[in-house]
Amino acid sequence: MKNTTYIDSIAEFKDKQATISGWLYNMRKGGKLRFLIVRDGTGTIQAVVSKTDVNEEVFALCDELTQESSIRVTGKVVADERAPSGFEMQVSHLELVSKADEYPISLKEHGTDFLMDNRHLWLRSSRQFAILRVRHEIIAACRAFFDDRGFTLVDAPIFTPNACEGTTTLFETEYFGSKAYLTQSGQLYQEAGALAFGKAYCFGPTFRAEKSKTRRHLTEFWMIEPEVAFCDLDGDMDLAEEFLEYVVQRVLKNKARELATLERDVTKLQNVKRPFPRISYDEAVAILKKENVEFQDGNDFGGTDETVISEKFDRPVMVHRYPSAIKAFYMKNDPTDFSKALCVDVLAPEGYGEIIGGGQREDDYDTLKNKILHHNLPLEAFEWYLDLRRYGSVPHAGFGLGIERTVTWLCGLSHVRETIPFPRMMHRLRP
RNA sequence: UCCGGCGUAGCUCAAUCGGCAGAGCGGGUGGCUGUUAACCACUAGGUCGUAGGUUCAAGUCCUACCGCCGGAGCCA
Repeated sequence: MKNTTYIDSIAEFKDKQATISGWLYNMRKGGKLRFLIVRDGTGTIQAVVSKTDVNEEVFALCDELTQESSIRVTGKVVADERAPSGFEMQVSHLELVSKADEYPISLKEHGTDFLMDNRHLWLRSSRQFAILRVRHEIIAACRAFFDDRGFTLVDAPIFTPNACEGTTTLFETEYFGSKAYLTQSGQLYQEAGALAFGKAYCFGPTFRAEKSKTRRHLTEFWMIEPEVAFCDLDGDMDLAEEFLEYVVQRVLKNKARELATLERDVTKLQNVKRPFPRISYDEAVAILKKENVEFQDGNDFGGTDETVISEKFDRPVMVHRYPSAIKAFYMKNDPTDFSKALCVDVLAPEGYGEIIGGGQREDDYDTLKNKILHHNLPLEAFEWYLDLRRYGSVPHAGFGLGIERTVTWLCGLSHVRETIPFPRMMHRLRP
C-alpha cells in the first residue's frame, strides 16, 4: 500500500513523519498515554499516543484496540534510548483496519501443544518469527552455495514407485490404481542428475512414516542433497565442510538480531570453520570406550553416543567409514577394508547430533547388483539405477543435509518442531 | 511397538493425610503522563480427560479406556 514504511528501515525516517501498517502486538496504558507495540512483519516498534497530541476520537480508538488488531499508525519517528530498536513513534493519527477477536495467545506462558494447535497464529510471536527468519537464511545460503559453484538444481520426485533404501517405513498412497510412496530421499535420482550435469543438487521435502516421538524427528522434513560426479569420499568431505562453514558464517553475519532474540550463544557457532576434525568409525568407538559408554562394536551410534563424541570437539566432527553392514546398499565399500563403507556422517556440536549423512556411491555394476539382491530389494525397480553404472559409470559422491536439524542447532533449540512453519509429526497433522 | 510421565477456568498452574475447587495471566468495568510480559481496585468465568468402583465424603484412592508429552528403536 501507498505511503507505508517498514519498521526495519525506520531509521531513515528519524525526525520525519511515517506511516506503519501492522498489527497490535501489545498495549500498555498510562492515564493519558497509550503505548502501542506494533509489529509489521519486519520488526516491532513502540508507538506512543498522548492525549494532548491527538484528537479525542483517536485517543478513544486506542481503548477499542485488541491484541492483534490490524492498524495503521502515522506519526513522527524519534530516537529514544529506552526503545529496543532505538526508535519510537509519536502518534498523530491512528486507523483501525480490522478489530481482532479475543486473541488466544497471550504474552504469558503457554504449553507447546496449545501453541501448536494455534501454530497459524503462533508464527506471529517474536521467537517463532526469529526462528523462521533464520530458517530462511539457512535455505537461501544453501542454494547460493551450490548455485555459485556451478551446481544445477535437479529436483527429485516426491511420488516414488519403491522404497529408496528399503529400510525405513514409508507413507503409502494410491496412484491411479497402483501403490506409490512418498519419497524418503532424493538420493538415487540425484545420482542420475550428477551423471548428467556433473554437479547437481535437489532441495525438497522428504517423508518418514516411522512412529518416532522424539525432539529430533518430523514425519515431513526438508533436505538439500548435492551429488558430484568424479568425486570420492575425501572430496565429499571437503565439500561438506566448506558448505557448512559457509552456511553458518552467513547466518551469523546476516541474522545476528534473530540469534540475539533467541539468546543463542554465538561463540559456539563462530568456531565453525575449516578444517573440521575427521575421525573414523573405529576412532569414534575408541572415544566411547574411553568414556566408559556401554557400546556394542559394529552398531550404529545412538543419540547419547553422538553427544559424547561431538562434545570432544568445538566444531562439527566428520565420522567416516562405518561398518557397511549398518549402511545403505548403495554405499561403496572401502577397498582397503571391505567391511567398511566409504560414508561420512557429520555430527553437530553441543549434542545436536547428525545433520549430514553421505558418502561415495557404489559405481561397479556387478557389485551394486549383488548388493540389491542381498538386501532383498526388487531388482526390476532398480534397473534404471543400475543403468547409471552401465552407461559411463564414474566414481561419485554426495550427501544430504537436514534443514530442520540445522535450524535447531543454529538457533540453539531443544526441539525440531519449531523450525518448520507447520510441523508434521506422528500426532500433529493440524493446522 | 516398548518404557516412563501428564490430563483441574480461555491459557499456565496450585489444592497438605480423602473433608467448602483456588491463584496469576487473558476477558469486562474503573483509575493512573514514560510503560517495558506495566501497575492498582472491582468483576464474570468450572462436565476436575471419559466410564465404572471403594467411601459418610473422591480433583485426590482403585480398575479400564481415551488424549497428549519424550525416551528407546530408526534416522536427517
